Amino acid sequence: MHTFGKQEHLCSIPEIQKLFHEGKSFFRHPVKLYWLPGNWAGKPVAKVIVSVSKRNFKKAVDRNFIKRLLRECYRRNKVIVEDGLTGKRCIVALVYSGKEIPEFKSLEPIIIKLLERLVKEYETTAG
RNA sequence: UCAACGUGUUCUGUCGCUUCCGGUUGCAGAACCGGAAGAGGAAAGUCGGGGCAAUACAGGGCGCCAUACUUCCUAACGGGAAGGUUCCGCAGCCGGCGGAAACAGCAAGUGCCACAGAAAAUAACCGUCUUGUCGCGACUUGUCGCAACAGGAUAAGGGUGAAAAUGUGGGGUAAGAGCCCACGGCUCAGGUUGGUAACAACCUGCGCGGGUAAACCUUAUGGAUUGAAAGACCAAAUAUACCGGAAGGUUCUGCCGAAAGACAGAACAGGGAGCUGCCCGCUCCUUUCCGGGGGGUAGGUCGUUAGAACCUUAUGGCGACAUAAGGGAUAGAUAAAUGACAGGAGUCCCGCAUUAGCGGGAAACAGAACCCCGCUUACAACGUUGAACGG
Repeated sequence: MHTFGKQEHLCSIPEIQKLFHEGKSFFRHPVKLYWLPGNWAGKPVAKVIVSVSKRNFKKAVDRNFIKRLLRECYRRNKVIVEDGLTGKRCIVALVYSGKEIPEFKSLEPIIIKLLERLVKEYETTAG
C-alpha cells in the first residue's frame, strides 16, 4: 500500500534529462517539483526521483538524510497521486533547494500541497 | 593539560528500502507470503604504493619526474622498525629522558646574498706603519716632530650586519698577519680499534675553502600511459553498409544474341527536397517491398566482493615482521539500499532535593561505490598507559 520500491523510482538517464529540460515545474519553499506526462503501459502511476543540491549541502550524510526524508514523505502520501490520476502516467522530480536541514514534521505538509497541485495542473493541461 | 592506544550506546512496536534463500499462484513476464543479512575508524582527503584491466613497447642515449644518513621489514611505498649524526627542551656541564630534522654534494662549475656597511668574496673606509716631495717648528745642524699631497705595507683595533675570512696565548715585525710555536676547532686523505653499516674513539699528514642546492646543477637509485565511467559479453526501437528474393513507366543509343530478353548510359515522365505567399521556373537527389545481416544506441549481465585479509596460540627476532598450526566468516547499491515515526533502558550535563529520587537537555566526526597496504586530516563521551630526573 505505502510501498516505494524500485519500480516507482525514475532511473532512466534520457527520461531524467528530458524531465529537467522540458518538464513543467512549480515551487513551494523549500521544494521544487518538476513533472511531465509519461506513456508506459506498466503499473506505477508515477515514477519519482528525489534530488538535493551538492552546492547547498557539501556532506554526503546531510544529502542522504534529506533524500530519505523526501522519499518518506512521498511514500506516505502518494495515495493523493494514485487516486487523482487513475489511468494516467507521469514522471516527477522532487528537488530540495533549501539551505537548512529540514524536519519531517515541517516537510510533510509541503509535500502534500505539492502533490495536490500536481493533480490539479495535470488535469487542466491534459484536458 | 599534553601524547599514545582502545571503544565509537542499545532495545521494542508500526510502516518502508536493497540483496539472497524458501514457498504459493501463473505457460511466462511477474505478483504475494515467510525467513536471513545489510556503513566506518576514519567508509573522508584521493596524497603514496600494489593487485587487476586495456593500450604501447627491438636495444641504447639525451631529456623529464620522483627519491636522498645507515641497516633491516614489506608484494610495494614518499610507509614502518632499530640505530647513527646535528639541533632544541628538562634554568649551566656530564649522563639520562623526551622532541625535531628536505639528514647526499657549495672542498666540481655557474649564479644570488635585501637593508645597513668601505667591502658580501679577486676585501683597505677610518685606523696603524712606512717611502718620497714641499712647507712649518725645534735644537745638540742633520736629525726629530707636525701638517698637506703622491705611493706602498698591513686583516691587530673600530663601526655595520643574520653572517666580515680558524679561537686563545706567546714569539716575531716598521706595523702586522698561521708568518712561526703551543693548546684547541674544522675539512680532506691514509691508518688502527669497535660496529653488518651510518658512525664513534685514537694516531699521522696536507690544509683553513662565508652562506645558499625548498637556486640552476652534480652524483646515485627508481620510473611506459590511462583508471572500474578500466575492460569483457548480450542486445530492443530507429536508421543503415552489405547479401538474398519478388515487383520495377516510356523512348533512344551501345553491347551480347537468330529471337525473346539481360546489362550499361542518356532523355522524358513520376516521386522527394530547397528557393517563393502561390503558380511558373531553376537546382539537387532517385526504384519500392519482404527476409537475412554486421557494427552498435537505450538497457542488461559479468568484472564485483575470500583478500599480500582477520583472530588465537606457538616458535624465531631488540623490533617492524616472518613461519607453522588452529579458528570464525554471507554489505554489495548503481539518479545509487542500510530509513522514518513513537516509546523505553544505559551514559554524560544542568536545576531542585543533597539518601533513594524528580524535571529538562545532550550524544561528536562523518555514509561503502573494483579490492587491498599505508599516510594525512576530523572527532562528543568514556577507559588504559606515560610525562617535567640523577651526579
